[in-house]
Amino acid sequence: MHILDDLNDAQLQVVTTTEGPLLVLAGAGSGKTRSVIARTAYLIEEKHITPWNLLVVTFTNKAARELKDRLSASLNLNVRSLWIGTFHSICTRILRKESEALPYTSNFSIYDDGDQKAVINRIYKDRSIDTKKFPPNKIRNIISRSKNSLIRPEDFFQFNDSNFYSDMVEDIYQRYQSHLLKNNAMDFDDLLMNTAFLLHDNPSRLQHYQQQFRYVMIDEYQDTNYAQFRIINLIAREHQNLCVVGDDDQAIYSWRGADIKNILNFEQDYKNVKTIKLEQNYRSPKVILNLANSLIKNNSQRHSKELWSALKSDEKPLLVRTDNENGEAKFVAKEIKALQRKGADLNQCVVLYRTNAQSRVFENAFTRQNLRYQIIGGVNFYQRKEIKDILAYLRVLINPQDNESFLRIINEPGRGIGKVSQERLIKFAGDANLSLREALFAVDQVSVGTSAFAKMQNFGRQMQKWIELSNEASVFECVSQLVEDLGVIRKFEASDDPQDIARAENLKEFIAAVDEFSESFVEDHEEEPTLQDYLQTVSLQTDLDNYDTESSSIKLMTMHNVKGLEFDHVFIVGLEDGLLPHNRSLELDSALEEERRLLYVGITRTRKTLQLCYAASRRIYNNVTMTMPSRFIRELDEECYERINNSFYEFQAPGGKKTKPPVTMESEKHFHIGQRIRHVTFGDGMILNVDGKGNKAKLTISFDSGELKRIIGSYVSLI
DNA sequence: TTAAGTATGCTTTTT
DNA sequence: GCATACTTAA
Repeated sequence: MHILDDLNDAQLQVVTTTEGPLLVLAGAGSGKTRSVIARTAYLIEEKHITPWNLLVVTFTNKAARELKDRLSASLNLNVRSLWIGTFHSICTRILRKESEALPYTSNFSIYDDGDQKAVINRIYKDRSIDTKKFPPNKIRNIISRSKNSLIRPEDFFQFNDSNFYSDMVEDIYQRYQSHLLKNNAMDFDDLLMNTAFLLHDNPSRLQHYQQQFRYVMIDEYQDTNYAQFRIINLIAREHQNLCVVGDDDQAIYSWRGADIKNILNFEQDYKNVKTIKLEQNYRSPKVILNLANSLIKNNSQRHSKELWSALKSDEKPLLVRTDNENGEAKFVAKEIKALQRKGADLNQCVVLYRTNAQSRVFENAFTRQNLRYQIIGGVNFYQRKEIKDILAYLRVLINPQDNESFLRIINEPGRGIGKVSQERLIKFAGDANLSLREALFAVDQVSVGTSAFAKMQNFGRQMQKWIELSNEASVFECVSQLVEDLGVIRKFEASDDPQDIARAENLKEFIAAVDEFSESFVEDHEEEPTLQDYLQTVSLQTDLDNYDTESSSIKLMTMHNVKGLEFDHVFIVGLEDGLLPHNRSLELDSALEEERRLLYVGITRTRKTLQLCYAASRRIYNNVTMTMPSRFIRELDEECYERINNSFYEFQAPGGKKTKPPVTMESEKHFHIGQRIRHVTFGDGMILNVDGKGNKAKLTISFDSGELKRIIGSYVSLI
């Protein structure tokens, strides 16, 4: 049968061992994804299991999407009935369905980081808590970890001693949680925690899902946390048909509560576990795998396994030293240019770094070299202010209780309802026990004053219109009408600030994305999506999920984000002590081991060539710091790589001529028509018109890319 | 009430 | 080196 074609013995076993607990230790590049797809297909085709009886949990939405696409293509089945998704999306689906058993209603909002911070800030203000003594981020972290360990506010002191500090944490946690409940909102961690408690506390609901999910498969099991472990443990307890796939050498999410013991102890957690190891790597050449092995063998906590490859390669990985981060970026740009000349697709080149902040110099270098690139991660598209504002409007439309979102939009764009008036409305709402949206319609002149009242009436009328729109019109119509009514695109386009121009572009892209979403939703589900369907998808979406595999551009991302992907040409940069391993991981051995695994993940993405880079100095914050090469470099087998010293690279033009780096004094900036200039994102161009003087001049520029932009002098440099 | 100007703190990593 | 949060002037 075609599903089983081209599988090796171990993979075949994974596919056909359908009954009972199964642990698959799948090394990097060992055909894990193929096996999971084949196994799912096998269960449906050969074992005649209804798709509805399967539960497949992936690590990213993108992986879920791919799995669905491949299955629906090869098996011709209805994707709607498949329960394939991330823990978060599957939990959301369950929670919306089971809202009757919960204190939330099914239209609950999902709060991200920013919303969390806003709620915490409000609590700090209300209670005048000292942010120095109780750093909000630390508290947020404790709350998150508690939730991932299924410790509710009321359970807090069962696991923590009572003292000055923890008393405060408990108090904030308590308030935070009731604040969210009042807003009918859950944060990411709630999605998991509430699902775990729902199943635990409701035998009939548990039984329902136990019966439904007769076969359960979990990918990237090494990165599951306790809440996730419990959810699966409860569901699979009855039938025991649980297959977990993972690689302890690729566990990189302990800081998010993931517990590597979940995979290390699987054989103790379940009875009669069958274990299969996938040790043949089909991705990387021998020499790269040997390099990776020489690194990872320095870790103490791991399942023993030996990953091997039959692929040969003449090219050894390179270890490259440069003077500083700019030299590093230039070197990578030059190398990629060379690869491009040899016919390589930019799409198959990836730059991997430890922290998102490292991407900037590469952006500059690639722009100068006219290389297309795409950054994955960092600031998520949906986290940008202009987009989040629109999303907040949508949330208020479907969840009237969502005060957090309401406060975000009440004066955005400005409608003259300032802080004072907002406080009055909040007071009014509190006294009348209404949500802010309800209060907007009920408020009277006496409570907020004449002028604010008129403005609120106005806003209320608009709001009423949008509410009706959201009930009647399609998601696309609703969103585009809303954006039109707010007039934000026009506002941004009229601005001189290039950032505002970018915002207008983002909003247009956003509306196009809504359209795209609706189309593919109709394809999958044979019905129009609701606004709620849309918001749910968007809140759980990451940058990785909508990254463009088609467009020919270099990809830049963190080593965390690259998990599960592969590229022909891999550049790992910033291999310095303090960056990789990161400063904050130097103390603890277990943290250090995780950093090592992170590098291991990076190396094992390689299909053809690998280059490891470090810089002798690096600008951190605002000053230049001397760096030490990463301690991990010493662990690499010297037989497996070649060293290159690329010092002074940046002063050396391709022909060997010495050139001076261009220096422009700010005071020298006198712009004139016809002058050549350079812009960080748009590249080089020529000035067509000058309005004003020096840095404040408004320039009309024709860029070499063909784009015509109006830009302020301070954003461009002379060349 | 808002806009412009100033201070600060931030950097691991993400669903 | 940037974005956000806060302060000040109009």
